[in-house]
Amino acid sequence: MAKRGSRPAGGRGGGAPEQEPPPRDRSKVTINDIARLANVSKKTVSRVINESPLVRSETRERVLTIIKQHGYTPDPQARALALRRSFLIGMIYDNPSPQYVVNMQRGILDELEDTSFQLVLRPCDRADPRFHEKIEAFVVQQKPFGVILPPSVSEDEKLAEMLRALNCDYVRIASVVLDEPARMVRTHDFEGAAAAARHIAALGHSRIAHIHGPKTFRSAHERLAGFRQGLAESAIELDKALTVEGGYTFESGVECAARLFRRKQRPTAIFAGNDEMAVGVYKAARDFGLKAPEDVSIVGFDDTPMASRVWPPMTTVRLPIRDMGRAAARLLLRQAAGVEPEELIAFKPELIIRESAAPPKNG
Amino acid sequence: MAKRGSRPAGGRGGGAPEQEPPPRDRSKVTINDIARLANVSKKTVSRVINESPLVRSETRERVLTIIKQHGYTPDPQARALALRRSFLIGMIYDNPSPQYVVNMQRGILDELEDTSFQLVLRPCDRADPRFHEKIEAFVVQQKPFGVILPPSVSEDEKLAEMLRALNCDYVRIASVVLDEPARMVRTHDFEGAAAAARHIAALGHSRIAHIHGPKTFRSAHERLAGFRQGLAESAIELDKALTVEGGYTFESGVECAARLFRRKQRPTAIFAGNDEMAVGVYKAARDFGLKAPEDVSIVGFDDTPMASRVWPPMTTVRLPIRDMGRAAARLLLRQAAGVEPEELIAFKPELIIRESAAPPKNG
DNA sequence: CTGAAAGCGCTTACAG
DNA sequence: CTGAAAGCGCTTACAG
Repeated sequence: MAKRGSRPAGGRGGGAPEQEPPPRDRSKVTINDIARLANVSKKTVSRVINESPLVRSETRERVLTIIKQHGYTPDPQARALALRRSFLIGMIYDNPSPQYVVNMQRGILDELEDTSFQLVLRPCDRADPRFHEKIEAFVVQQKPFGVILPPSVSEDEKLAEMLRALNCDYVRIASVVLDEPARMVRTHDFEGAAAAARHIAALGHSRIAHIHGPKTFRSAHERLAGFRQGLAESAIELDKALTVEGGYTFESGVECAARLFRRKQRPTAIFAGNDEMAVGVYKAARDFGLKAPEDVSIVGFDDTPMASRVWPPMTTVRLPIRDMGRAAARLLLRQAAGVEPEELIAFKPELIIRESAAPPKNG
Repeated sequence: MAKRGSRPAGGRGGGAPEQEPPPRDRSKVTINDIARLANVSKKTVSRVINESPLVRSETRERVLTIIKQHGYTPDPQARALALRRSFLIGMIYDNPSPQYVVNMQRGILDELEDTSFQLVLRPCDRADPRFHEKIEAFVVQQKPFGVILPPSVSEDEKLAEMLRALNCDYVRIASVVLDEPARMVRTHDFEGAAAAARHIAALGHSRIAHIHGPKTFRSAHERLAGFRQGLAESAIELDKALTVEGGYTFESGVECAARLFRRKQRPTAIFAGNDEMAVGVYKAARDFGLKAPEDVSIVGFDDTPMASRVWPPMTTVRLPIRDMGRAAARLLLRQAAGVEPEELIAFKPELIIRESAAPPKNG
C-alpha cells in the first residue's frame, strides 16, 4: 500500500551522529515560504525563478539568498500546470541500434543534468498505422517541453508538421537539412561515406561493392551518394550490380554479402552502410572461406563497440552520437528561450582506420 | 521563441479533404466539462477516473460514456499536483552494458504502454560521493510514482532505506533476495553459472578458469558461487589460481585472459562472468595464437547480440532482461495499488549452447 | 452514493 | 519595479 503523505517529519530517519547534519526537508518549502521570508510577494519570487529582468537587483539578491538558504526548488508539477507545459523532454525514436539509442540518451542527459528537465522515452514504430495518433496523444497529454527526433523519426514530415500545429518544440537529427537551423542537428553522412570510398580506392581496389540501408532512411541515400562521389574522385564508377539494399541488420548483411560472394567476379572490398551489416559481411566471408582483409576488405559505418571487438578490428566511420544528443538538447532549450542559433549545427564523421581493409591481394 | 498558448483553434491546421475527420481538440476537455455534460459534480467524475467503488454503476456508466465520447484524459500534471505524486517511473541505473539498459527499458515500456505513466531515466554513478544526495533531490522534486533499480544500484542498502524514508515505492532487481517480495525481482544467476559449469565439465575439461566480475556486484559473487557448485557436482574443485577478478569490461577480459594464458599450465576452458569479458578472452586467445574452441573453450554470461555475431558464436547464459523489466514495472504498479504478490518473482537463466565450447584437444 | 469548499504550488493577465 | 486576484485541472477531507 502506498503511504504517501504520512511522510515522517525530518525525512530521513535518525542519522548516526557521525553523519553531516540532515538537510532540512526541502519538499515542504514553497514559494509562499520564500515570499514571506524575503518580504516580497510570491509573484516577485516567481519572477526571480524565471529570471525576469523586471526585478530590482537588490530584491533579486535577497530572494536568491533565501532560496539558497532553504534549498528551495520550485515544484515542477505546479509549474507545469500553470504553464500548460511540462518539464519533460521526449526522445521519440525508432532506431534499431541499442548502442545508438543509449549514446544519444547519454548525450541528452549530459545536457539536462542539473536542470529540472527530465528525459522521457518514446520508442515507436513508423510502420504502425496509429504512429502519428499515438505521438499526438503523448504530446497533448504530457505537454512535453520539447521533443528530440533522431533518424528515421526525424525524417517524418507529417510528424514535424503535427508538432508545429501542436506548438510543441522539437529538434530533428538528420543527415540532410530538413528544417530551419533552430530545429536541426545535421550529420554529414555523405562526407563520411566519401571518406570511406577514398580510403578503399587509395588501397587499390576497383571491384567495390556497397550494401546500403533501407530506402526509408535518408542516411542510406546520403551514404550511398557520398560513397559514389568518393569513388568518382578516383575515377571509379560505383557498379550498380555491386550495389545492394540491406535492412541495417546483421542478418541482411549476411544475406547481401552472400549474394555478392556468389558472383563469378567477386568484389574485393565491401562498404556496408552500418556496422551491424558489416559484421554480417564478416560472417558471410567466413562462410565462403574468405579472409578479411586478405580476400575481402570490409568497411562499416557507426563505430559501435562491436567494431573494435570483432576480428579483424573493423575500419569504420564514426559519428559522435553522444555529442549530437547533447547538441540537440541544448538547441531545444535555447529554442524555448528564444535564442536563434547563428548557424546550422552540424557534425562531421571521422574515418577510423583499423585492420579490416587492406590492399587487394591481386592488386 | 516559444509560442505556447497561442495554439490555433481546432488544433492541427486545415487537413486535406481526403483525411479522416480531425479528432476534436482533446487538450481542452477538462473534468469540469465532463461533470457538466454528465450532470454530476467533478468529484464524481474524479471518483470514476480513480475507480472508486463509491459510485452507482448507472452513474459510472453515464460518466464513462461522456468521457469516451469526448476523448477526455485527465491532466497528469494537475493530478500530480493534487496527489503530490507524479506519474513518472524512474529507472535508476549504473549498469555499464548498453544492451542490458536498452532491453530493460523496453520491458518497462512494454508494461507502461497505454497507461499514463512515463519512463524517466536516471543514470548514476555509485562512486560519486553525492550519489545518494542526487537521487534524493530527484525523488523529492519529481515525486516519481516509483523507481526501478537494476543491479548494481539495487544492491545499495542505503539507497533502499532512503527511498523508504521518502515514501517512494521501488522495485529492486537483483541476483539475491534483498527485500520483501513486493519490492523484488530476483534472478537466479547462481543457477545460470552452475549450468555453465556442468556443461564445461561434461565436455571433459578439468583445468577450468573463471574470470568473475567486480566484488561490488552481487552478481559476481553469485556467478562465482554457482560456478563452483556446478563444478563440484562433477567432483571438480575450482582452482583459486585460475579464478581472477575482472571489471565486467572488454579490456579487463583481455587482461585477465592474458594472465591466465601466460601460466605454464594453461586452462583449457574459461568461464567469463559476462559476455563483454568473454569477448575480451577471444581477443587474448588470438593474441596468444590460441583457437577457440580447439585450444580454449570460452563461455560467457548475458547473451548480448555480440555473443552470436562473434566468431565462433559464443556459448553463453541468457537472462530474460526485457521480461525482467516488464515484471519490475508490473510489480511497481501493483505495489502502488496495494496488491501483495503471492510469491517472490524470479527468473531462471538459460544456457545457450553455440560453438565456443567443445571437448579439450588432449581430453 | 454524491457534492460544495478549499487547496496542491505555481503563473498569467491586470493594475499601479 | 512590485503585488492582489484569479486560475491552471485535479483531489482531499468534510458533510450529508
